[in-house]
Amino acid sequence: MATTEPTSPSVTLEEIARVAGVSPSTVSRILNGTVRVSPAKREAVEQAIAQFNYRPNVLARSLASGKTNTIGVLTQTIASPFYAEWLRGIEDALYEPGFTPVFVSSRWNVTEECSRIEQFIARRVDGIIILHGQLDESRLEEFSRQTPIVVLGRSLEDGPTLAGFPIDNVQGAFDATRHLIAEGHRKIAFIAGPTSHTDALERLVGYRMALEEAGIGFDAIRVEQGDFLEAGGVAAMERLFERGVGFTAVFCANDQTAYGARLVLHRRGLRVPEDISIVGFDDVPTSQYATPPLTTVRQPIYDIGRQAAGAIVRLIRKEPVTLSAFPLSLIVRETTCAPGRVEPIVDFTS
Amino acid sequence: MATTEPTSPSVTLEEIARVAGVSPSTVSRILNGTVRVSPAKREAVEQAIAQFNYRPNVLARSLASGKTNTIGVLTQTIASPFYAEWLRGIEDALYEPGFTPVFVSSRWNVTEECSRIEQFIARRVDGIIILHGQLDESRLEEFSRQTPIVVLGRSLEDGPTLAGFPIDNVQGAFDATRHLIAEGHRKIAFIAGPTSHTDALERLVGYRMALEEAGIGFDAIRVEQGDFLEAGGVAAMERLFERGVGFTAVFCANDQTAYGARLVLHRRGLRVPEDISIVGFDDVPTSQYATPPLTTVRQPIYDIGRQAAGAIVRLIRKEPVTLSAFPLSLIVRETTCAPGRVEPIVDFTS
DNA sequence: TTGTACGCGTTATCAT
DNA sequence: ATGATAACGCGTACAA
Repeated sequence: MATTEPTSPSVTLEEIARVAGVSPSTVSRILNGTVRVSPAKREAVEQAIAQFNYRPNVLARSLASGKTNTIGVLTQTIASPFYAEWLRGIEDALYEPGFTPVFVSSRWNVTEECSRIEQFIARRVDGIIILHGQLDESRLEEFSRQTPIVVLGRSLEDGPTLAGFPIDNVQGAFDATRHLIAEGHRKIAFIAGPTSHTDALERLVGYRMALEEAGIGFDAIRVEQGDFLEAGGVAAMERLFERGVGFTAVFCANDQTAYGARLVLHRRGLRVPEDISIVGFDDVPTSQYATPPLTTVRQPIYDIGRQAAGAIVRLIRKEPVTLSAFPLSLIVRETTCAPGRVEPIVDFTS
Repeated sequence: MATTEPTSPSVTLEEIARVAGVSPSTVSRILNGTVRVSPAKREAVEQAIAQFNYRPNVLARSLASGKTNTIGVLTQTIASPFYAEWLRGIEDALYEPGFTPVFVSSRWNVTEECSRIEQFIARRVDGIIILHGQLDESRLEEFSRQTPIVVLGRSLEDGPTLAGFPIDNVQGAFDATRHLIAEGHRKIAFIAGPTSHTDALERLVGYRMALEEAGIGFDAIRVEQGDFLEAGGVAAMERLFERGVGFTAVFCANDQTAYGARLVLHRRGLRVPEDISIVGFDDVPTSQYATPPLTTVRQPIYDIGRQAAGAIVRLIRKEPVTLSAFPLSLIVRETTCAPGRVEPIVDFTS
């Protein structure tokens, strides 16, 4: 009957074959649908499989076939609203083609990044997706000879097994700053990201470009260093105030930084946006629920993740990858408005 | 010399043995440090390994040894500030013993949860960690006969290969509500979590207990349904207002719900905490940076994750697991204070 | 200490 | 259509 046996530890394909009275090859064929088998045998095999609750050993299968159906995904950290969205997109998109992602964090450490990739290769993953990453291009190129690699957030000289998906940080930062300028702001501070991070640097460039385009001129005194985290936003904002430099708006290198900055404003009794406008970058899922909802540069993070998944699959199948640009868009919510009537801060600079 | 060869696609242990002029088993022994080998041969082998940049095939190794050094981790979703902290703790703690976690989301779907676990078993993971999960205990017990399982956030009848780590939601919710009462609040609303979720139910119980202990009495009219997400918090809060029921404080089933609720308050021109106090649950990393910083019940999420990792490792090694309780603690920050002088909302109920 | 031979659970290449 | 048989890359008793 359909009485499932007490799930024995590990039934093998061979045993199933024996029970069903066929050869192992036939069972394998039925499992993989390689060629047609007679209905009778198929019936017998399927029944045996059900009876013993048999599950093929993925390891053995991979060893024999040379494919693991596994994609190594290297992220800086898994506990970040930003990276998590990428991972979610990747996981979802990888599901249909039957690939399993293996997420690993390198914790912002280049050495670990390198060793993790070697581990991926030792695991014989079919492909690797790297989120940002700090490895130089030559090493990436080298690794990509062992297994296809897709890098998100970087522009790379693409090859048959290597593809980079850049993100237009400059444009995004430019748009954000321009929005502030259009609202009437002239003194716009900027809280930057870590200097080791390309994205951070590019966003600084965009900020600067917008300023110069408007004839305002860039002034390093209004720029402070953050770390892409809330804590860095807090510290940077404090320093901005201590410095006594005047500003009516702050553009933050990412949303988390903006949250930190916003808290300092609150502590100092400054209203957002009435007293100070604030703009973030990324549009992390929670940003629309911040109080007030954050004006920010939206990256279609989830969709970028999906595209990356699609790209690595195509790379594996040796199909050409068409890397479409990801449009960034400014989402104007409620943390920006025209500068207040009263200059809230003593201004030493004018 | 030390000229690393062009990283040939896949050098095997056998080739290394041949080059070094020893037998495959010797190479294997050196790799695993099983027994001592003569310095001369070791030298030759290590050089060959370096020269060919050889990395053992993890698959073959697992197939032969019967161990994958892999832990399947099943989460509801990877993109949640709460679950992400758990995952981070797990990953960090698993690193030292040399295990690799494989994170998979079941997307709140019981069917998928089940199939994912079967996939884990097919992959021959050495153990499984389930974050919450909705599977009934009998199925868990059944699965745990194939591979050790640790379940976070549930109380289970522990066996030699099954351990559940409950979280004292009742106590936490009780403390939170009590804090509000101690501040002088009498009309305390509650935004619940999904009814399918045990945690959510238990937090409701704690809320109710505190109310009754204080002689206030529970009134279902002040309870609204959320979904543990910001959107649910928004909707629930709106309904609370539409209902026209008076309250001076809101206890939310988790932090994300609190953020949603807080936004509605802001939209209605109500100040937090002057007009309405608000308390969350979880103490997600960002909560200390919310504006204002959220008063909430702190779960040591990251550490719980670490403990879970330790537990599964011990289960695998057939060592006894000592499941210590996780102390929840109320973190009073800045969203709670004594009720305002003026009752802000029309109250139909008094 | 070192080498040989077999097994791990499948897939794949042959014949039949 | 089906069944032997040989890989796949490594660990490990067993023997030497």
